[in-house]
Amino acid sequence: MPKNTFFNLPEKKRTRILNAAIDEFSKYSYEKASITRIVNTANIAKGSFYQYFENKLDLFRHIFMISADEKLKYLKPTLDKMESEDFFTTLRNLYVAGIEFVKENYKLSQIADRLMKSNNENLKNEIFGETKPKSNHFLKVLLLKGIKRGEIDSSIDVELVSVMLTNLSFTITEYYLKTNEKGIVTDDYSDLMEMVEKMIYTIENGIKIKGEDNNDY
Amino acid sequence: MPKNTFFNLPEKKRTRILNAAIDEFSKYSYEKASITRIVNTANIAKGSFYQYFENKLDLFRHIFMISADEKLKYLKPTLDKMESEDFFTTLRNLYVAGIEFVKENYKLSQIADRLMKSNNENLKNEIFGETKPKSNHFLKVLLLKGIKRGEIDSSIDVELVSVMLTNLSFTITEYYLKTNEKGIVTDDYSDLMEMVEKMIYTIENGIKIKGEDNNDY
Amino acid sequence: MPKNTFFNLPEKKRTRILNAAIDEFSKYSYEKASITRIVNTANIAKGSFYQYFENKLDLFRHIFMISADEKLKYLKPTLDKMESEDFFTTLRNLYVAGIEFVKENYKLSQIADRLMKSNNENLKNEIFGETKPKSNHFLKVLLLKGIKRGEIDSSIDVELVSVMLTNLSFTITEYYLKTNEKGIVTDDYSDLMEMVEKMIYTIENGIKIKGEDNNDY
Amino acid sequence: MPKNTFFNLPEKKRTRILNAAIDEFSKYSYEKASITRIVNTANIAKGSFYQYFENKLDLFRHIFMISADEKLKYLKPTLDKMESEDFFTTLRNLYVAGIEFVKENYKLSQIADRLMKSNNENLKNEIFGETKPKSNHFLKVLLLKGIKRGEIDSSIDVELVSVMLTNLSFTITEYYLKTNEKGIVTDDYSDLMEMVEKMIYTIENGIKIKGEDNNDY
DNA sequence: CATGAATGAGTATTCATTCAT
DNA sequence: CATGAATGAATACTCATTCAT
Repeated sequence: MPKNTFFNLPEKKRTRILNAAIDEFSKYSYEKASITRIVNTANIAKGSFYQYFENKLDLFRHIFMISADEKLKYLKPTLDKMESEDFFTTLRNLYVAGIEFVKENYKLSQIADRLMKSNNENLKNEIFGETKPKSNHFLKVLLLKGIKRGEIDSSIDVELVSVMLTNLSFTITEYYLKTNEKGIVTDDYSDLMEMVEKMIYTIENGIKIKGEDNNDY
Repeated sequence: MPKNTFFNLPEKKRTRILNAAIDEFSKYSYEKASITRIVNTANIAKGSFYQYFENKLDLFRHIFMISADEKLKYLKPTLDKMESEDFFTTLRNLYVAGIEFVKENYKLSQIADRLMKSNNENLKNEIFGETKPKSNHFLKVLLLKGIKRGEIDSSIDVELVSVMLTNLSFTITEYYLKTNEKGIVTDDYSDLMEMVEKMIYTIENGIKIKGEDNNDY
Repeated sequence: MPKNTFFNLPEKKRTRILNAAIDEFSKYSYEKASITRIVNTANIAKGSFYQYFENKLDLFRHIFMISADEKLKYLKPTLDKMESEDFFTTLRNLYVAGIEFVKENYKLSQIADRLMKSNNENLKNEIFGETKPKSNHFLKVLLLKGIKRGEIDSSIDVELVSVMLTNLSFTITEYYLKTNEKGIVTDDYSDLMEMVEKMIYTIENGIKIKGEDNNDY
Repeated sequence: MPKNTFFNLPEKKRTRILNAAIDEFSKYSYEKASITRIVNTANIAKGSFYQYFENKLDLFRHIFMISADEKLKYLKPTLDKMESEDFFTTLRNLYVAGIEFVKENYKLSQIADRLMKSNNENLKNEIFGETKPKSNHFLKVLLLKGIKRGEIDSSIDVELVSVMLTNLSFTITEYYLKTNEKGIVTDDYSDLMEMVEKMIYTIENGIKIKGEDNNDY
């Protein structure tokens, strides 16, 4: 946690520091990110930095939290309507919201993404702590609810499928970014919707051809 | 390519060096991996290292090749039988072989994994060259063949699904490792098989409940 | 250019660093000069050095400038009186001033000398930039002026003679140092003056015996 | 001195080694020259090198001697005719021969040149030993003889002028190379002769305008 | 609360020389 | 006489963190 000194700072300065840090951590991995570069960009003294934050990790944790909070804002509407909508609608909305978050907060999204992919297990444990498991847990609850409602095949392995769905969320986001690499934020969401639709369809129905005579296993 | 001096070394010493390097690159990213640590572990002189290898990259490339070669040994049988087996059998075998490789060569697998996730694009291009794109391409070909044979639903987005299947391969491997974290290599493959079975089932059939009255979209 | 941190240093420390660097660069070529030796002599931390200077070249450039500035101080009076004095007086004064500079700033003079003789063309271009060509050009202008005034034989090859005069400047300096090798700075300039006088005389009149019957070419 | 093992080598191999060394020392200063590069170029084992030569210095000394011997071959005819020709003819021929040596043995000449310019005084003393002073001594003898014969102004400082003449030899060689930088060896020596002529003329007559009313000093 | 100098262990790479076979 | 592996000190440069003012 940043020290009190940081929160006592005039907002302008605080923002300058945060932006510098977001910039740095979105460009470089935790290890490669440089405090020196951050203080230069933010135009503060080296010493000041260590009066605001315990150390590099302290700053990173804070930045990561900001990213998580921002993402939650995108997911919130979907989560709120969760009870009144069927599983696949919720899943579809979550995927769309996830992509929208990345589209509109590219740098912030990169930070979490980079950490997800990192092999620095110590760091991941340090940062995620409780967060990660919960993300899975939430999908498990959603799946169980879907089964109860008769929307989901009850024979699936809930644990495994929840992990699959989580990772497929990353997959579709990456895929979307790669196919729309220009990085231009358009208001035309038709292709985004179509892509999500296709993925959800696959998750719903699988990829095996359906026919009355196709009974295997 | 390592210099001749390296291949002329007594096998014991060569192995000591390779193990030290594999250890290092499985623990640290390319950038963070330390030649000093490697030569200390391998108990050779700093100067000797540079008699064996051009530089750090030369060593890494060599280690990566070893990893790739080793993995291929696991996939080979499946690839050879590809023509005579249906899509899902091939996919199942590929997933199983992938997990087995990781189980039995954890450190080696970590090296490739780490590189895959790395954001050092220069390094990735240096190492992969042609390899990377082909991996996706291979699954696309497999899918198209499955469609032709009437095994796969022809309405799927082949591009998207191939990406999904690739990433699900990583997902299941990670998942397996996490649920069997003790790292003990057992000869009992029943749980592994079961897990793969479940994932393949989900991919085949989707997770939506099947009933004659289930009209969607 | 050294960083601000360097100029903000207490003068004593700054001088200590400069002296250490001057010592090093007067003893060793740019390539062989060692930052480690410099920081040890100056008694500062390795890291501190890089807070003061961008890199080795940055330091060298600074040291070289100091040397050039110092030399200019010696030449200035002569250059200022150039218009009102005849060619040979100016030349004589330039040679004398050159020797005096070397006598009283041996180490500094060595640094420029060493660079002049260096075969590291990249470095020379980096450092000299515009300076070098001008040195020759200046003597050419001086010669042409001398010809116009009727002081210099108009049949000479101005280009060639200017190169000769430049190199003879180095020659006499070296010669003076070698004949007074004890390195003792005396206030008795009589021998210095005499030596310069002799050289100028030779340049003026040549070494052929003068007689009405000695017409060749 | 190279060890006997070196002189016992088959000529072909010995030449290969010498050429590799000449190449290296003509491209790099003594310090920067690399034994590793030499043995690679010569295609011999690292260890073999140290069976032929004591160390780097031993090799350099040998190469330097070869260069000196080769140069002497060019000067020999002039030296032989010394007695029967007047001072300026001898000087002219020496200068011309010096340039010709450089033109036709560029690499060898570079080696001596590089050493001359070097500030590594230890090395210079090591190598020159007796050689250097003699070169000056020879010119002094020549000058004295010229004075006796009535060719040279007896009022000159013989010591100083001999140093001047030595250095002017380097000056004109450099100047010639710079104005004919293409490095193409032509058989047309007219420009070379003209340049030497001009310099000798300057040395003979000086650069002061000659007139009956020009009384100085 | 601001400042910025000080620190020193860390990085990859080079090189002449030695030595055992 | 040939070989080539072994050596280790040396190089310039980086970086997170501390500390005194």
